[in-house]
Amino acid sequence: MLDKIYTPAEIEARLYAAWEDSGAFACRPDAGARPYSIVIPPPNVTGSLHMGHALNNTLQDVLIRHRRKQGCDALWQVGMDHAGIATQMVVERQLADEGLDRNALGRDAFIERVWNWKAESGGSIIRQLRRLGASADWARERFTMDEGLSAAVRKVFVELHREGLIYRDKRLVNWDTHLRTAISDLEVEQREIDGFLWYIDYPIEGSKNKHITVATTRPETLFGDTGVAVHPEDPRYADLVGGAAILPLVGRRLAIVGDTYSDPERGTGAVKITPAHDFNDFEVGVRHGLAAINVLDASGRMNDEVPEAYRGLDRFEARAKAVAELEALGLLVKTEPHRHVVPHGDRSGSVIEPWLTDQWFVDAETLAKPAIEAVERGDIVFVPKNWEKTYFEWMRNIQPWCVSRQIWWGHQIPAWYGPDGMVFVAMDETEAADAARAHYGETATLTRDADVLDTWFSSALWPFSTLGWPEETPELARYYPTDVLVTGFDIIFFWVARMAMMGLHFTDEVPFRTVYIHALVRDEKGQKMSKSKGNVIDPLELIDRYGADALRFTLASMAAQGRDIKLSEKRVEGYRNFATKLWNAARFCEMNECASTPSFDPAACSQTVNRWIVGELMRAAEAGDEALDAFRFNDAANGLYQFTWGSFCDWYLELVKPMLYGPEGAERAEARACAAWVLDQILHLLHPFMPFITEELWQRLDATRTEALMATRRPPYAEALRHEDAGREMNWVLRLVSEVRAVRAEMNVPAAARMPLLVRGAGEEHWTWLKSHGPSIEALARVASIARDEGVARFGCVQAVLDEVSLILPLADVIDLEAEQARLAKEIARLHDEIGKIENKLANDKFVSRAPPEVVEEQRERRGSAARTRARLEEALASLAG
RNA sequence: GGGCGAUUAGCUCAGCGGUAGAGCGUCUCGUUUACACCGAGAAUGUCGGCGGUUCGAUCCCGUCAUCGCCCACCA
Repeated sequence: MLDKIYTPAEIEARLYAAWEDSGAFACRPDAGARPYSIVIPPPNVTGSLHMGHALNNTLQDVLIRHRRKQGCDALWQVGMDHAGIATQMVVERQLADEGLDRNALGRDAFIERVWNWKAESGGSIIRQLRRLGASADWARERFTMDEGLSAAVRKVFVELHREGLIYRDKRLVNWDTHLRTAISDLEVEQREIDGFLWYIDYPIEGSKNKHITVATTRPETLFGDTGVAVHPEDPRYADLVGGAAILPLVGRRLAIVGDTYSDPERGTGAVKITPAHDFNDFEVGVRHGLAAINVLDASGRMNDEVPEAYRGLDRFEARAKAVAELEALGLLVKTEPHRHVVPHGDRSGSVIEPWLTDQWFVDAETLAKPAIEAVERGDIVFVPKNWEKTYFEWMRNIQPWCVSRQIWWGHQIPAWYGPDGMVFVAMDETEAADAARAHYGETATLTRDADVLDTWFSSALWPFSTLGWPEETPELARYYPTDVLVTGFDIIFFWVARMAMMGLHFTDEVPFRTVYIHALVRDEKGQKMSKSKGNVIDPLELIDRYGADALRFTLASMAAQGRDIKLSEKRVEGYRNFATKLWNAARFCEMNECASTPSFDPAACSQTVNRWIVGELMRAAEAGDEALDAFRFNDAANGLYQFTWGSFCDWYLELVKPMLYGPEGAERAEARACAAWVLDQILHLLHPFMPFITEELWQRLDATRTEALMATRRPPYAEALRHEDAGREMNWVLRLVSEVRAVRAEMNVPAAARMPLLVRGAGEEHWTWLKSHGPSIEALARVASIARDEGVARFGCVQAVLDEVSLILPLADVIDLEAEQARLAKEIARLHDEIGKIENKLANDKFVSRAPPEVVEEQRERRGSAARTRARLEEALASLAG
């Protein structure tokens, strides 16, 4: 016997372990079933489960379990990302606590330390995903720094280099002075900062007191100035173009050039040009042949290119000093408060410097072309489709991708330098040495490039590297391209676009056919949840409190929301209640011997109520499947919720109670079997959303079952289960019960009061229905009996109306006749208005001639129905008036 | 500056050319042998404003307003 309350904590761990032990999560390449595959967006090895993961993985698990139960050979490829910078930061912080740093440790020891950290405390998220019920194929778990995946990375690097799509170049990159590494454009976030705009006079060469005033937010970079630009058509400076200014504090000669980059409206219209420290200035410098002088070191301190007094100063100290000195010299014209955007590193949060270094770049523009075409052709489809626009915008304006990072944790770049700087890119050291010997004619001393690759470089290969590429494995042949990628819009550029590029380039196929983009889970104020903001809701706490199923159902039912999901705990509580409801429906079935289904043919059952619920179930199942096919998780979840709670619990179980409690016989037997069968189907249908409770009930309700629900294929539903006739009949009966209940409640008829239900105006069909559902109607509408009433008007009755039928409850001594009159009058007035509106519409020639005939017909039917109801109500009102 | 999205019941949000929906909350009634984490019923909306298209607009188009996000931008 089931308990009254479902207690998830006791059950979830046991079931999960049993599933995992039984091998139910594993793909079955030999099963002869259609393959269906999803690769997980690999969580960072440093990560712990947050609400975004919970949503992302719930949706994937719903799809995987759904397909598995449909009979597919489902592979959910799981694994983790080494998360270069993030992980290195974690371990460096630990070292700092011990008073160490990575340089003291040395590279090899440091990397070993990171591996140890990973073994001990990394990847807690993988355990937490199990708490959520994720049915991933854990035996196939991969890590981006696995041997196989690392080989894939090297292979891709070598090939792209051979094709000229990876190259080394000296150019300005985004430099993080805190982490002392280059980062990509995407890892830079622009923040609005209150700063200052300083106006500085640069004396004009060969003139005693003439000067040109430039405005800058970064006075400390003036040491790197090599020019001043003005707009070629700016009359204020026309006579200066071609001349030169003298750089204050330094005395260097600066060419004054005319360049349209200069905007006469901004600042003074004259802009100092610092090619080594500004992306725009770099371009101007190239156009006018200006030198690029780097004045900063890797930590953002002034280097030896600046006057001695400034050397070694932090850039911000240097800024203050320069301003003070300029002011003392009388060259600082004015200082304005100035709000402007300043680039910051997304990891370190420090101000990013454009810095001139040698880095490795991927020719993203070339790789992007096929990836753009794949989406244009529909080989990759975004759901929702509007994200394609975002994808196109970025891909069509894509910049070279800086992939080298000056950190230690990651894939070391497979490039070796000869004594003369010649570079040999190879799969390994031996291969590089061979190439060097061939080049130099003798064995050469090679030095490996110290840098590692951007973490996203290996993530870009994830859909095929995890399946064994570059080996031609059976898994790669069977599960690639994957069916769908489920992810958030925040990594469309970082990850989705790059997988599309790499996948197409190296496999000639798209890595996934569909990209389902879901919302981000935010806090109640709509802020992105983050540790630093301290607004994180821990999914594990919700699982502890309400169960994994309740959390999963909540997330699935909210998946339709636009770009934000504001998670409310009340909602989780509501779906916990749903789990309890399901549990108790099963408990009821168990108590009434509806638990197992020895023999029930849903196509051939005879009782209308049974045929009706079978048809309803089938429609719910179809709607659910369609919704999931279209990734409308919310519709699927809500539809099943409505069917389970509304149709099955509130109506069906109540309708069959008289039969279940009644005498032994064919009727009771069929009701038992049908209830059991429908409950069984509900467990199948809800399982992808609520795997734990459904599995537990499935196994508890029928001890003879040997296979787990998750591994049991859901039966297909034949057309013969539709039972449309039963639907028509039951809908009428249900409406009738509702009418009686409503009028009783409105008239404050005591729940315990039983009276005959007199029915007037029912045709033969309706009367047949009334007779055959008599006991159910009596129980649900709480009436003593049902009788025909075609006699004279009765006084003092409460009446409900169902189209042309009057439902009469003789209650003169119980109810307030005036209130009943008022109720009827109000209802009549409402119908009167409605009929008026419809008649206006029908009187409109244009409507009748231009609207589709079925719409016109529908309006006529509505008018007829409303008129019949109104006539009945008027009759009732008249009878009250006596 | 470019782009995207939102504005619907008290709250959180679905819907999207033809009777406005859900959950929560509110109110009324109810210890009916599955469930009070429940049951029955009720109330609440000029679907942001203004134009347009249409026989018909919450839905399509234009425009404005407010809010939010992404991209670009250290004069």
